[in-house]
Amino acid sequence: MTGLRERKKQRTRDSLIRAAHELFVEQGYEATTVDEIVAAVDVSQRTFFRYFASKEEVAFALQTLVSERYLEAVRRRPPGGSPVQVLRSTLDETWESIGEAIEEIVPLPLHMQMWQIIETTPSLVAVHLRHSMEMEERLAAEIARREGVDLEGDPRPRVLVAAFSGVMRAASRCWGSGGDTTVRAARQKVETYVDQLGPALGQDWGTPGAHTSGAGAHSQLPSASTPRTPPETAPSN
Amino acid sequence: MTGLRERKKQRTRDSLIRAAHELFVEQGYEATTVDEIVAAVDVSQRTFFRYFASKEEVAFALQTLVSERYLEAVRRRPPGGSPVQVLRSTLDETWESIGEAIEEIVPLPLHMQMWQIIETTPSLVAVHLRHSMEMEERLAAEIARREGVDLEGDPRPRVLVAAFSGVMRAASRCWGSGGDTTVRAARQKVETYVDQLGPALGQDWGTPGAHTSGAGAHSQLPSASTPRTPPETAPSN
DNA sequence: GAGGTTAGTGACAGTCGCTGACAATTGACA
DNA sequence: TGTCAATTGTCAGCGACTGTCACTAACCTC
Repeated sequence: MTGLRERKKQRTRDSLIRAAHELFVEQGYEATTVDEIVAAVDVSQRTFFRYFASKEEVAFALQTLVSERYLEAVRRRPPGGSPVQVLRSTLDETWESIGEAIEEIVPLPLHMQMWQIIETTPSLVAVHLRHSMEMEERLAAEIARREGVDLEGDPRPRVLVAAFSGVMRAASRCWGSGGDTTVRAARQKVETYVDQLGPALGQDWGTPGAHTSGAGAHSQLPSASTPRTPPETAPSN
Repeated sequence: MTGLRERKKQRTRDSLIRAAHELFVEQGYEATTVDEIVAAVDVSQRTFFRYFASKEEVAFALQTLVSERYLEAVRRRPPGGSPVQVLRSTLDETWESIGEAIEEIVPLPLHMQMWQIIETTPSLVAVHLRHSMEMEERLAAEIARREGVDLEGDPRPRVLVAAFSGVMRAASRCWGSGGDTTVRAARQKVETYVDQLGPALGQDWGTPGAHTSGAGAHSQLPSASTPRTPPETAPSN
């Protein structure tokens, strides 16, 4: 069904992604020039920039794929469950199938290494965060839709998604700086963090150093039903 | 106490910041070249890059000042109150004095316009988010210190700060896209949003469209003590 | 299957952000 | 006033990115 032209395009695109990933992982993002990438695939520099708007974009080709799939999965999810639960279960649900989609372009370990490169390259960190934010906006819109609330009048969709995404990022950052870079470890870390969201917002953490003085200043958040969750000594990196 | 040399440096730096801000606001960030900025101040391009590592950096000179002051204020805050309260009250406490510090370099309205430029320029959004993240890390460390918990073993400091910052960003984005660009409006928006953090994490938002089915999938967050907060029709932009 | 159409590519020139190296200038201090 | 050190200007160059135009190759039609 796809013409020769179409397939050829797909092939060059994938080749560029793969070559770029290998070079980035091997010698770093900044140290790799676009000329080197195109030399590896044997196309002109101009062609590269027809496929990717910037050198950054090729670095995020797979991350984009992941986000897109996750959002799709949230959209497809049948109604029911609290918003937080929806976000979280969809995570569980999609983890594997997304991995398979990536494997069709680059080996998973390479993708994981690229993830680390992103997390340790300031300019890429910046772009990554912007992508996350754009995703947040779309997620918030979806949550608002499925809960039947007004995205503009009611802050809760954006607030929830902002908090959730923030926690997710914190988790993956923590994972990235750790030793175990397997998919399994990443998954575990994210789950641990998300589950701490409730306890962390509690009034008092009930640990040495916390001065449980009386009423504080301004608005107090509603205290969680499990007010003092001991650290549980979450597996550090 | 400051020598002539020192004062001269400070003056060029401030001039560069001011000229850059004016040009950015006038014709956009991307459309403004570094050559134009240095022409306005009449220094060489090389000098510009000795003061600022990049064109982006001059755009964030004031944001950096703000962050630095806020963090300082948190550090100085006496013990007591829950972590969330500390973050929030410090906000109230510092708002004004920071405004005054900015006025010494550029007029406040110009700074506000620059803020809008940042929020609407993709590459600047990216950098801004990275700065926020770096600030998160420092804030988390500070919270961990004052609560006497271990930043590595206990996820709560990072989780709390991540959630808090995420909400702050959502608020200021919302403010930036609205009509009222005064400092007062910004402050109000941030406060509204922060106060919604608790309710948004509740089990069920209790509004049409929310299907209050039984037990959902995985971990359930502790339900907030005010489980269903009606939207309150927060003032939209 | 020849011939026209269109999409995709390569080559080239040019802009802009940014850096290294070295020379010129200027404030600091004896 | 002369010496030293900090700041600045000049110039040459790299790398990311873009516009333009000619060229090739897949597609479509007759």
